Amino acid sequence: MYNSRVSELLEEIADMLSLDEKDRRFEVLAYRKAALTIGGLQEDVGDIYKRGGVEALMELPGVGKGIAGSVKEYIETGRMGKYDDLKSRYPVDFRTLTKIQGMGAKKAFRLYKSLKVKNLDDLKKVISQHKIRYLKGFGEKSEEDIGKGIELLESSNGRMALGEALPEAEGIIKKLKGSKLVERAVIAGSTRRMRETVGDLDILVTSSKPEKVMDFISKMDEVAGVTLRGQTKTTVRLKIGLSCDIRVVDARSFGAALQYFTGNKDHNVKVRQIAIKLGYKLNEYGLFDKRGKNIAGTEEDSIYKKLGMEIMDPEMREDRGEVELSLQHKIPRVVKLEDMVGDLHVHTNHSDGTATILEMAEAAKGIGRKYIGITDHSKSEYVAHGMDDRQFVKHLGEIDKVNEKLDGIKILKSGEIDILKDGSLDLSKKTLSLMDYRLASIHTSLNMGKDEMTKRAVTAIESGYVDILGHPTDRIINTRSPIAMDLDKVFQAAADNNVALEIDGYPDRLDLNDENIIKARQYKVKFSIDTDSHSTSHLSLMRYGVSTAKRGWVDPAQVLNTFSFDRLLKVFKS
DNA sequence: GCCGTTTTCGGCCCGACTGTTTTCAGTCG
Repeated sequence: MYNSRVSELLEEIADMLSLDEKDRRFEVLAYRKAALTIGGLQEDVGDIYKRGGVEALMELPGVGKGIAGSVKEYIETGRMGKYDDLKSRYPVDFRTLTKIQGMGAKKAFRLYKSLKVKNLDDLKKVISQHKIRYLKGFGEKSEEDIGKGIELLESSNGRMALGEALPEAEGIIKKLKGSKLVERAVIAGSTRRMRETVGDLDILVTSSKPEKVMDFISKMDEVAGVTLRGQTKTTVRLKIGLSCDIRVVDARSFGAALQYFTGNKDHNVKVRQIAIKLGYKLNEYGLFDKRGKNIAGTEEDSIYKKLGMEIMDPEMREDRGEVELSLQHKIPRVVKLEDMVGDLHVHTNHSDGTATILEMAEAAKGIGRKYIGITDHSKSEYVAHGMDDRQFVKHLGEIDKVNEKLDGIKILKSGEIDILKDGSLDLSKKTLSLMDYRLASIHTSLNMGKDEMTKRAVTAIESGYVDILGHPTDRIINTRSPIAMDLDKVFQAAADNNVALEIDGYPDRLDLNDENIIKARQYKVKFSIDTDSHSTSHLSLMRYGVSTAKRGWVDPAQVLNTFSFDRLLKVFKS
């Protein structure tokens, strides 16, 4: 899977170009846009190239002759000349350093010039020596902030965001299957449970040629090095910076191994205890009776069945009560990807998206959606080309025109309206009234105190002009902490005012997350599971939102965009 | 570097906020 690596290379090229004395901000923008598109692709950019060459690459929005050439070069040679050239001038690990909040390419490069900071380790050293505070343009506070940023970055414990790990795992699975060496190949572990971050990858395969499978894996393009190489298990370090275990299991044990390696640990402990009570033994090789006879193990569901349990989706296996309910055959119904009829958070090039209204609608139709809500930014989001009242009215009129041309999908008129510091909304009531529904989000002044922030959100919720609260906690996985807010008060207000809470499925956000969803469910609120798409390729990120909802045990009846278009419109009108 | 119902060149990404300042640079998104 090339997507995340190519996307990171392009992003870093943009960082380095931004250091040029010449004003190259449009080139920088072009690279960032291409990085965004490729990073969000479902299909591997390597496959796209192999299928259609440079021409196919140039079909991607934001990818032209130059970047397509660089991508081709990287796929064929493993190097990117443009990147290497820049890197020789700027030998700094921008990829890591710019993940620190408040640190961009320019600060990182200044630290290199004055203190020879090339990477995170160097940076930690000069922080502990208090060298930064004496630099021109920096001070005590910046030194402290950088220190805090590093702490946050490292508190991720080397866990990688699911949105990066899962496509990589799926790429490996695809290659394994394509090798014809394996019969079955699946992802297990926290990736299968769709946990928001992943510590390492677990892959299970069945094969009659385990040796050859191990050979194949060791030589895969994704692999940076082999950590451990055995008969049935190989551990490799992946180039994306994740460890990956691949186990070859016997076909008869496949289900047992899958159950065992999916976990989580607490869930498994309870399931094994149930086996023991029944006089059985459960391990990764199968379910065995008193005489040691294998009574289940080929398929995962046969094991749960023999134990008198109802099987549940992997996302629910976190020992949050599912084991007990499963014994009573009362596993609640949870939302599935097929339940998702529409998507209520979609950006276009009228603000910071990369595609037109029509392109987004047709792409959404192409993946089976029946409606989308166009939610472009309001004026406070200057960076995102947010629109003022006058521009918004015109924009809504254009949605009407596109709607007339469309068949098989409908567009709802909306906006992602900024919730200002005082809780007021960034557009006039008159403009807001022209929309079919309103999604409101907090984007600025994220470091407000808890009381003030809570009041801000509650004021917006109580305004009568909000239907959905967008990405409620504003966190970015591994990068930005959630805003300080009394979630109980916010959820209560949302419930009282019929405001739905968003489960933003964009993989960097997953906001609300599973734990907050569980909390919110107690208030009987409605949810909206969206993609927050900024490009056509993002529309299929819905599965991340749905899995997050599953982890929070959300019933499809609680989710607005499982409703038919007519029913949803009625809900919004009421 | 990309793009085109303003079409092959000339547009495209601008303001608030923060921490450093005394007039501003860098980040955010």
